[in-house]
Amino acid sequence: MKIAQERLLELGETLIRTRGFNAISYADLSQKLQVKNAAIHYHYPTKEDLGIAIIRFNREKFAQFCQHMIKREFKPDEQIRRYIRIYSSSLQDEKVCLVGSLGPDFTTFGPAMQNELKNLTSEILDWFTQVLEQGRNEGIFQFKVEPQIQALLIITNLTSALILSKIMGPTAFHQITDSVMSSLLKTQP
Amino acid sequence: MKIAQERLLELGETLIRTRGFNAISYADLSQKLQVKNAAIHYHYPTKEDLGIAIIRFNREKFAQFCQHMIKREFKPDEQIRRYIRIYSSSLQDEKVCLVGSLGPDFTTFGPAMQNELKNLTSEILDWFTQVLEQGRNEGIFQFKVEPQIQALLIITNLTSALILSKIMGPTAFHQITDSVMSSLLKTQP
DNA sequence: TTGCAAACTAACTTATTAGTAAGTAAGTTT
DNA sequence: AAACTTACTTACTAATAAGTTAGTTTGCAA
Repeated sequence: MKIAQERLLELGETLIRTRGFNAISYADLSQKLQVKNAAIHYHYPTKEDLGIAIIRFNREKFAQFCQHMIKREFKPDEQIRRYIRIYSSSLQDEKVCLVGSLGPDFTTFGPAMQNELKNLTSEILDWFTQVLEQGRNEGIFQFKVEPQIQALLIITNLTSALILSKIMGPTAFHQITDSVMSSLLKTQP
Repeated sequence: MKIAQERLLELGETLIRTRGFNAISYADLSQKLQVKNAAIHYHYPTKEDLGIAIIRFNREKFAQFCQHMIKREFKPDEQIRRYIRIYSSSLQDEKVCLVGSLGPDFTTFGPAMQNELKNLTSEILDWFTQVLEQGRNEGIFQFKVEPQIQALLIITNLTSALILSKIMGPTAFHQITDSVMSSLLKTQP
């Protein structure tokens, strides 16, 4: 039986996002995939190799999301709403985002994996910055700081909203996202 | 040689905040304290016992901070500034806050440790909410949502600012805190 | 000074970890 | 059909993890 690469990477991502990179093992993965641990080592010799592949997998999914937003020509507010929906869909299974899960353990990773995580993070920030800027130019969004700063503020809200929700329950998440969206859109009196 | 409890808990907190709970071991702690691992097991039989003690230690330090704020009768804006200073002092050694470090691994903890983390989190949120409310009543702060929501927004900014800074460098942190403070204080045109 | 408990050390156990080496079955190429 | 490759399994290793047990030191009170 060939391992379905996508199933492996998706499972790995899920485990990382629910329990953390340093709390998962080859045994966890191989058991759930009904293969031996050596089968995973065959594809990803070291745990770092696996970590890198999972981050890259996530980057590709994000790139696809961005492409989809362009193809469908969604307006900035709809793009943000759909991005937030990705986060809220993780609430149920108590997943945090990959950046929120791997960030605190950053110093335990090797340079290659650190770099992969840096790339993911800056891609998200760049995309968010660009959507905010476009939205303000189109008169849909309002905010007083530079788009790059506003992107930082909202991304940190979202990342931590998932973390906080693991501890305190999902109410916090919705309170945060609702007020983020409405303050972005609200028209000045 | 008696283990200095405070040194042990402080070291444990530092290790958790730099590498994560699931990436530290009794060996890490005992080596740095120049004792055998059994000496730590004597005080904290299980790793969960140790984790609980470290969170409680952090709660006590936070309670002392709050008491200090009351005694010195600092104004709300000065209280927030001093609270943010606690965070920025962690930037150098690439520490995140305890909530940001333990939150993503929440599901790997037992109920007692989960509960201790819940208590720490709600104490921080409650204090922040109260300071924001007081500051707005005194005409020092401005914000449009309820104080409890505004507390969520700022706490998530701070928590994630440290996580992001581990990945992308400390610039992000200062951009976030500067704009948080100025938007809290800025007077409406 | 003796007695005793608190706070260790020495020396383990058991389980789990990432990682490896040798072998094999099923395709694929030549 | 022989040679080779891919994708595994079987069976292991060495290291490290948390945790234990039995004995030893230390500080202090009676």
